[in-house]
Amino acid sequence: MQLKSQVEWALHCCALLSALPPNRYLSTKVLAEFHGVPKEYLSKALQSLSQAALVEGTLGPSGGYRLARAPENITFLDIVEAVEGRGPSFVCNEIRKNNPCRAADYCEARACPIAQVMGQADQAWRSHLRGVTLAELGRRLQADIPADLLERSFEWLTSR
Amino acid sequence: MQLKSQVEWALHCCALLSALPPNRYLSTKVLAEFHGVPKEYLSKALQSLSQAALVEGTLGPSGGYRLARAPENITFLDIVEAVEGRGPSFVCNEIRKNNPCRAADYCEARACPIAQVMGQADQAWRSHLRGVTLAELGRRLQADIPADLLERSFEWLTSR
DNA sequence: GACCCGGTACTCGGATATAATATGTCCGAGTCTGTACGG
DNA sequence: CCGTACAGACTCGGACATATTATATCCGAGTACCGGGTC
Repeated sequence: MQLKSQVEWALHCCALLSALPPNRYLSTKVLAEFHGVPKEYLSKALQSLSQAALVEGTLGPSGGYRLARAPENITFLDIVEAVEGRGPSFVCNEIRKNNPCRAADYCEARACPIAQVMGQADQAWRSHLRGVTLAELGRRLQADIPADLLERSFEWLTSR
Repeated sequence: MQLKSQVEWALHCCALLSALPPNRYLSTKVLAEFHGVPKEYLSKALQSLSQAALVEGTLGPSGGYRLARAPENITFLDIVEAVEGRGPSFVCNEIRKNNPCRAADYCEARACPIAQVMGQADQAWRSHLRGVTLAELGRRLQADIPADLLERSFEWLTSR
């Protein structure tokens, strides 16, 4: 079990978009070159974000993507679920129903205890992701990256 | 991202094995028929458990598997990691190193903040799984399943 | 000089191939059990 | 009657196909910019 690399790309792209001046777009091409990933494939991740209404795209020259909401209102979970899907990591196939001793018309009152535990673990994972917004990520990045590198990077990004 | 169905099977099989009398084995064949899953493929999951030293197998007639440790000392995490692998769900490919503005010899002091958040979420997931043992699962199952069905099931299992 | 219009180049979006992984199947090496035989 | 040797059947363990998913790529529809032409 492993998250797609698109998730990583989407998170990095959103981090950049969240620090962008208003009414400014970044194109797939620029984002792909900046991160050193295939442009065509990265576009699929951005499409997923677009369909989830996390970013919005514009056509034509100087077009691209920008955030559709304020960075305070976008969480890691939003991005991960947009790219990876909203389904739970553990799906219960109800194999307990195949128990040959069970009556055919027996109806389970509660969810399978195993599925319950796995589901709670899944919720713990999601809760953590829901607790970190893009705004918070921006603060951490600013504390982590040297100011001059940050400045040069945005210079590089916005000059194309 | 989705856990393999083998994880579910392994958990159900371990639940049964944990309620077994000492020095009693259950064969792949019986476990597969009980759960209604392909015998040959289930055996792969049990092999993983065996390699992780969670269960131990015996050959010949009346052979099969039994737990290698007490149910109190086996957690959900042990089983999930044995089948699914110990690797984290999010792998950081360090795409920040591809930043064209970065000096080539620049050395990152800390882990990428994005990877940190994802890693902490992963740890939250693992912590929850580590907190539930097979013994605890056994108690919940006993509370969830009617006593007569439980008894008939073990009758069915041990009579083969 | 200001406005309008059309061409062009650039954008996103979805449809299409390839690689990796999960799923499912098969067969061989080894061992326990049950039986037949001999003492 | 008891111990022993043996044949058989059953077990696990790993090697081999197939289906599904992730990865990577391509091409078409649509739109904003830019230049020229007109009023």
